Amino acid sequence: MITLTEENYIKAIFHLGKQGSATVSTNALAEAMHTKASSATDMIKKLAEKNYANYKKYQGVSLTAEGKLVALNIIRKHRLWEVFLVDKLNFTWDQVHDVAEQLEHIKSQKLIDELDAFLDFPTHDPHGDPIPDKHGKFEHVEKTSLSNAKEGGSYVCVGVNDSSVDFLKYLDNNDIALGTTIKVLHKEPFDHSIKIAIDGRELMVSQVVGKNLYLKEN
Amino acid sequence: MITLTEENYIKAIFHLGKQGSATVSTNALAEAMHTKASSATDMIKKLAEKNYANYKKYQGVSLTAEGKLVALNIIRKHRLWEVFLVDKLNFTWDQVHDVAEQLEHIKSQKLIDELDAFLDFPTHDPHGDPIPDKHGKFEHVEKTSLSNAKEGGSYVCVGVNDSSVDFLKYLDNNDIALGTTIKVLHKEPFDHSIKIAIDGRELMVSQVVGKNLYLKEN
DNA sequence: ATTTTTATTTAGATAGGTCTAAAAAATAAG
DNA sequence: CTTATTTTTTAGACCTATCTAAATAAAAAT
Repeated sequence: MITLTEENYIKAIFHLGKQGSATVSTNALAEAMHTKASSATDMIKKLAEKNYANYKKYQGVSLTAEGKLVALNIIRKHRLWEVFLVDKLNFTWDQVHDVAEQLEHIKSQKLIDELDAFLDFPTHDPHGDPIPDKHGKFEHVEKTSLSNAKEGGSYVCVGVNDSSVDFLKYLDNNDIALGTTIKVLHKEPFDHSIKIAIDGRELMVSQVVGKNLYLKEN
Repeated sequence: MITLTEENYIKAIFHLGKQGSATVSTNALAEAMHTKASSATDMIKKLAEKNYANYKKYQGVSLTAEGKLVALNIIRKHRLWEVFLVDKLNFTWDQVHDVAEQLEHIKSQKLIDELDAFLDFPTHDPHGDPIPDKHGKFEHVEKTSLSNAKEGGSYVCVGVNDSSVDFLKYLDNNDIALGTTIKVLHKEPFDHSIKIAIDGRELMVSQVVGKNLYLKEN
């Protein structure tokens, strides 16, 4: 039996190390879990014990194939529930995260299969992140952050890095949503702020925004 | 903060004592929770401490007004999720219980309000049990068990006492569902079995079935 | 009214997840 | 290449929810 806490640690390792393959430091994991390094160490040992994680003392942690499957399954559930909340229950994209964090731990294969069908097999969640299929496979989008986008280029918004309420509200307030076309007018070398155009309207955004907004070429 | 386990104990007290008002014995509670009397005692103390339960040593336990509200809220969520599972996700009435037991603990007022609206404000769950409203109020149906029904009387099935998979499958196999009209042809004094008629078809049912099937007069 | 039985409570132990404080290893600095 | 700093691990403790075994109270029986 896998506990709720174990699932959350596995998910955190998956997100910190790219797809769980890269090795994650104890401190980084502890910080992500809002806990202390000693607690993280204990849990890492347990996950290694149960064969969800690879671990050598002082060497950080990564996920085993089995651990990755667990992570992908949780992510699949999380993102499907997010789609449900937004499409069917009138949640906005900044309201879904906390609830989905709870719903993702519900255990029932039939539930998630039926939910998937009920939502018409969505491929992306409300933040533009891809939804893994039953086998943990999902399309990888060739996305770049706005900060890495080319001056003069034309892009489409495909996702966000930061899903915090504050950031998502900021985007809403500035009419930036998934699918919005964004032109990169000027990248300021001094403070790394960026001037962009949305539907012809010009907007100045900070480096922080640039790093948290994902685009694909248009 | 109320824990998952506390919620489950409160729910059990509510169901064992009629609406939580009647006093429930430690042993009965322990049995319902599939645990031992000593564990039940510990939890009862904690619930009393937190003002969810009334408790005097050796005198059993009942719910306070606050405890009852908690119970009704959980029941409301449980039953709304059951409706969702059956109406939207193709679950049958014998498949919903375990999943609803998990879903009932999700914390989000908006979620439950929106779900209620999405389901078009249902008043009863798939087993015929009434769904409390936001304030814990719900219609009380004047129901009797088949065992207590009058010989020669005509009734409508309005609910079940036992929601186990076995019993619900038995009902399905014999074409008994919510709303099915049932005539009581003969009550056998010897073994308390009952001969009934469903759509003109005759059926012999045992005392156990009689006690677990709820009817209202027609 | 005493004894026996049953129900309930207490005491002490265990497991999961957390913490603080201290020890050990790895890394950085001089 | 030592010393200082940071990171990680260990040791010991706490809290929740559980258990077993023993003690106590209540109920039933003689």
